[in-house]
Parts: sequence; C-alpha cells; structure tokens
Amino acid sequence: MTEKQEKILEAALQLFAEQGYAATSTSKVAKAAGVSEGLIFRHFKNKEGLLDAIFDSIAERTKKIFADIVLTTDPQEVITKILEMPFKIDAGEYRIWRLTYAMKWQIQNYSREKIEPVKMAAKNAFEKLGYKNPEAESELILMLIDGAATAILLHEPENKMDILNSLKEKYK
Amino acid sequence: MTEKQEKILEAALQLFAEQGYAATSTSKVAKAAGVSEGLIFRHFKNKEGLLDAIFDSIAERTKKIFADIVLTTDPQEVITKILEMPFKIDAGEYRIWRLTYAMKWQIQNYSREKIEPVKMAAKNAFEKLGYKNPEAESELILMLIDGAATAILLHEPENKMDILNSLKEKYK
DNA sequence: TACATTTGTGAGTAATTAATCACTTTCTTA
DNA sequence: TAAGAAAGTGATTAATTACTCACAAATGTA
Repeated sequence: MTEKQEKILEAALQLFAEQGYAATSTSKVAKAAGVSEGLIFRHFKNKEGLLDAIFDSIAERTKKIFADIVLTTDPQEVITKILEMPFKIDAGEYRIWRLTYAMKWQIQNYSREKIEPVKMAAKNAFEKLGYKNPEAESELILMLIDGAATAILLHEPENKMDILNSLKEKYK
Repeated sequence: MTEKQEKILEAALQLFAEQGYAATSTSKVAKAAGVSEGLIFRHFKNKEGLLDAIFDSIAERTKKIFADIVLTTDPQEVITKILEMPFKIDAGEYRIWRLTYAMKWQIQNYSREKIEPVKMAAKNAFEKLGYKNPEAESELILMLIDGAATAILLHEPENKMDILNSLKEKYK
C-alpha cells in the first residue's frame, strides 16, 4: 500500500461518507487526494473497486468483534456485549460506519449476512436464559443495536451512557 | 395535479427508492414515466423539486399519526402507540419510507426535527410512569422504532407480530 | 369563435462523468 | 548499473448529466 493509495482511500472515504457514493465523482476524489485521476483506476480498477477497498479496511476489525461475541459462553454476557457494540464505536470510525449504513439502502443484503452469526449467538443466549420467543428476541436485539448505531452516527446523543444503562435494564 | 405529473412522481419515487436519488437521472425518470424530460422541469422546477414533491405527499399523513400520539393522555397508551408505529407502516408506503430512510444519511437533520414532538410525548409519558431516566428512555424508544422500521423496510421479517410483542413486554 | 393560459415536446446546451491510454518517473532487484 | 516492473501523469474519450428554450398542442374562458 503506497502513500498515494492511502491518500486516495482517505479522500474517497471522506467524500463518500459526506456526500454519498453516487454523488461523489472520481475527479473529486483525485483532487481531494492530490493525485491524478488516472491513478485511481490504476490502483482500484474502477469506482466500485474503490468502494470495495474502503469496506475491506473494516471487515477484519468487525470480524474480530463478532467472533468474540460468538465465542462467549455465558448467555447474559453475550447479550451485554451485543448491546454495548454500537456504544463502543470508535469516533475515528464514524465516517466508515456512516458510509456502511448509507450503502445499506442501495446494496441489497450488504451488511445483513455478516451479522447473521451474531443473531444466532443472541438466539442461543435467549434460549438459555429461558426467554419465551428467542427467535423474535434475537431479531429484536439486532433492530435495537441498529437503531442505536444509527442514532449515534447521525446525531451523537450526549447521554449515551444513560441510554445504554436504560437498555441493559431491559435485559435482566 | 395532472395525470402526467402523477406519472412522473410515481416513476421518480420508484427509481429514487430503488437506485438512490443521486444515481437516478431525470432522463431515466422521464423515460420511466413516458413523458419528455422537459416536462419534469416545467412542473417541478429542478431535480430537487421532484424530491420535495415526493416527500410532501407523506408529510400530512405523518403529521396525523404524530398528532394522535402527542394528544394521547394515558402514558402507557402513548408508549404502546409509539412502539406500534413502525409495525403499522402500510406496504404501499414502503418505497417512500425507504427513500426517506436512505436520504437521512445525505440530508442533515432531515427527519429528526419532525419527530421531536413524539420524543417529548415519550419523555412525558415515562415521567408519569415513574421511569428513572425519562430523557434517556425517550431517546432509547426513538432508537428502537428507528431500528424496527429499518428492519421492516429492508427485509420484512416474517415474525413481525412476535417481535412487537417481545418489544411491548419490555415496557410494562 | 377568439384569445390567453397551461401543458407538453424535442432538440439543444455546457458541464461533468467514469474510464483509457500513451507516456514518464520512480522503485526494485539481479 | 542495467533493465524490468510498478507507480504516476495528463490529455482524451464517448456517454451522460441537469437544465433551457423555442415552439406546438390542448385547455380554459370571454
């Protein structure tokens, strides 16, 4: 990964996150990165390749977080870890998550399949804890963290920790 | 509202919702609607005017739903009505809501200010019901219905009513 | 009927788009 | 140090973009 490649990715992330993928031209990206437009295509083949490269950069970190949840044995701990996820997003990763959330509405099933193991872990945990409808509960908790992540990414509420506590309260 | 105006709006809604606003050209809209491209600009001034016209068409219905919640006196009923909202979205309105939710990530504070009265109603209700932190609780319930609406719009879960029941369970 | 307004068209516009390509510069490694 | 590979440029491309405008058809209204 050369220095200019990183600059392109950085500029693309910034612009895609703030103006949207379709509304951002490769020429804008090149200008913002301070490189020639041709270089984008040399390194990333086309505009979509640029988007893919951006998403690749968080795939691994996300996998690790998911793996930790899936490998947790204590059911109550599984629920807690799932609930805490959106509240632990690093501020430095806001842009890439905003982009991910925005792209959800364009690319079908983009993030859905990746979170499936987490859903199964939740279902399992709810079963062990004796919840009446573990399937519905697991679907619900995914909705919940999705809504929480959306709120955090769009308008960072000041009372994040109060909200997390109210949330945890509902699961014990 | 002429027949062709309606066809334009219908085609624009369809395309905007499915491919995104920025990725949809006015020429595509015109072709899909079976009219000349010039007519779009005659009626809606520009591309943004077309988007505004689409959103105007749900503004009134949304206002009514919000008004009903705000004017409800029984606090438990307020909570119930808020929770039920996303589950009562008419399937015929999916496209326009998908578009609204997608645009949230492009237009700042778009839907946020409109739902503010609902948040106040929720806060009030939680206060009356003796919740510890009504402010956080009202923020949380908004996250919740946002996450629920997102799930419903993106991948219509089959067990919607089970989920709603699990949800209601957490608020009594 | 006559005339004004609205509705509609289609050919045009300048600007921008994603992508290519011939070319030069820099880096790697034998 | 020679040469091949990789990185980088900038001019160029055909297609598409949002939008305009002169004009024609339809509609209203006296």
